Amino acid sequence: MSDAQAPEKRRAPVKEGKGSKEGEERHEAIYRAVSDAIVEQRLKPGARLREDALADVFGISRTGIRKILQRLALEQLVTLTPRRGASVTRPTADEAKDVFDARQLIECGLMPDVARRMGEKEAAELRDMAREERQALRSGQQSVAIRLSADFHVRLAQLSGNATLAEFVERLCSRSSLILAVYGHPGHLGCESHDHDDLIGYLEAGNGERAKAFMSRHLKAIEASLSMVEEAESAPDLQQIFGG
Amino acid sequence: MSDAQAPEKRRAPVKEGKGSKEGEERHEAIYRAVSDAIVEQRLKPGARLREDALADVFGISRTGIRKILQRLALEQLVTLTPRRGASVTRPTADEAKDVFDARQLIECGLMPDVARRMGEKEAAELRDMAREERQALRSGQQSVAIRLSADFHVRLAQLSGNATLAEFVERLCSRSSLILAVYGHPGHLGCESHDHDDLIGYLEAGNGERAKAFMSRHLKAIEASLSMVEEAESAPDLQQIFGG
DNA sequence: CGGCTATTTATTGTATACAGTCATTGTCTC
DNA sequence: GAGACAATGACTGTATACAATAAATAGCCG
Repeated sequence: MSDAQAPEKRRAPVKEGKGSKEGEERHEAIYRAVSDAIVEQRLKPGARLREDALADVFGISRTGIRKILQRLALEQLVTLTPRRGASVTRPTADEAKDVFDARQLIECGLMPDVARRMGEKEAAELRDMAREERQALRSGQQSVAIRLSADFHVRLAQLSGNATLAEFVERLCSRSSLILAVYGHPGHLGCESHDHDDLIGYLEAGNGERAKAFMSRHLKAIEASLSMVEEAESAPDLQQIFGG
Repeated sequence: MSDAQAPEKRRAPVKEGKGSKEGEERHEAIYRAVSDAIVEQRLKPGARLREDALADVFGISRTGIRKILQRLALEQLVTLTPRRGASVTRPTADEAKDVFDARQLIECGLMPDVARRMGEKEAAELRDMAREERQALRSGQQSVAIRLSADFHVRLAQLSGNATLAEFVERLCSRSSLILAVYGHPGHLGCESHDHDDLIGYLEAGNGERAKAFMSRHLKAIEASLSMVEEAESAPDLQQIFGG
């Protein structure tokens, strides 16, 4: 090769085979990892998410982390304050009310459409999800159960055939998980364990109105199970820790 | 100045006084500029948005542009294909149906709440917006009128007091503007010019149910005014331009 | 002359370096 | 001893440089 006149020039810093083709999926995986960690309360509301730390953990640079953080911010799972960085969103009581009101309007309104499109295969899939949720609850993994419950509601909304509304429901459910994590009672999950099974029954029978009414009560029950007391702010945990 | 030993070295790239403190507002302004350009059809569906070009136009680096593009992508105003870059979203007929179904559900469901919270000041503000919209329409600026109509619907939703649902309506209205730009008839704006005034009347009278029914008809009328024929794809505009 | 392949070019994806700002801590003064 | 101010450190905001890839074009072979 006659162009080998600059042997000192460092070669391509290709780390491994994964140049950047799989970067898309990797980013998606990291996004989901962080999202799940937030929803399952392994990252508690108020927790700071430093870019360097995340970049270090996941082995990519800050650029990719920022992208993910911005997406999470737009979904309101993390709060992005101008020069302070990112932190897990701590939902306020007002926001909680808005979210559950929105779920009332959208999810209930979707039930007739879902009932119309419900078939055997869909019902079976939903029953599987409901069973998995019960199982998680029985084995004491409440945080996991909260996420699985959200997954159930999202899948339901997707069955309506309206992708736009399903996406809205997805975001509302993520935020609901956060709200449950903050305002829910430790021992008591909002969703009664067989509520979802009953709902599937109504839907499978094609009874949209019945399902709508049931969903309304279901959501009201979850909201009613919350204790709307503001918990400690970000810092003064010390008071509580040392007993004053 | 004893440190003038390296006159060739380019100084700190501080362009002007605006180091980075006003960067927030600048980004927001650029975001709105692009968003408005899309909604007002100055950037037509399918148009490619190259990062370099945008960075050059707005005088910031690609980093900031990417951030804005990602935000627009999450709002589904631009489509981001993996290695092809960003382009203005070309809504499909299915998406259009989803969007208008979603508006039916959400905006109609919001009317009772809006009627309950409607006061004189709010009604006056809305009337001003409606008048401005009529004015734009009369002066032939149809694209501007579409955007103003969207603003009206968004403001209405904000008056419901539910910030979450108002944000959803905002996104739906942006997408609706895009849909109108693609599928609407050139001479005929979906919204009848005094529809909005009539609606304000019902709301001011506290008649939420009447307003709800009217909004439903209003949205149906807009949707019905669309001609759901797929236009030319992204490239073959040439066919149309040169008359085949 | 048409279709296929190789090269080139244009554009995005990613990392890194640098500068600015906020918070915290340490010190000095009242 | 307490409060204010200054210095230091940590973290984010932004730009730029480099590598990879897909599109476009030119060349070649059939």
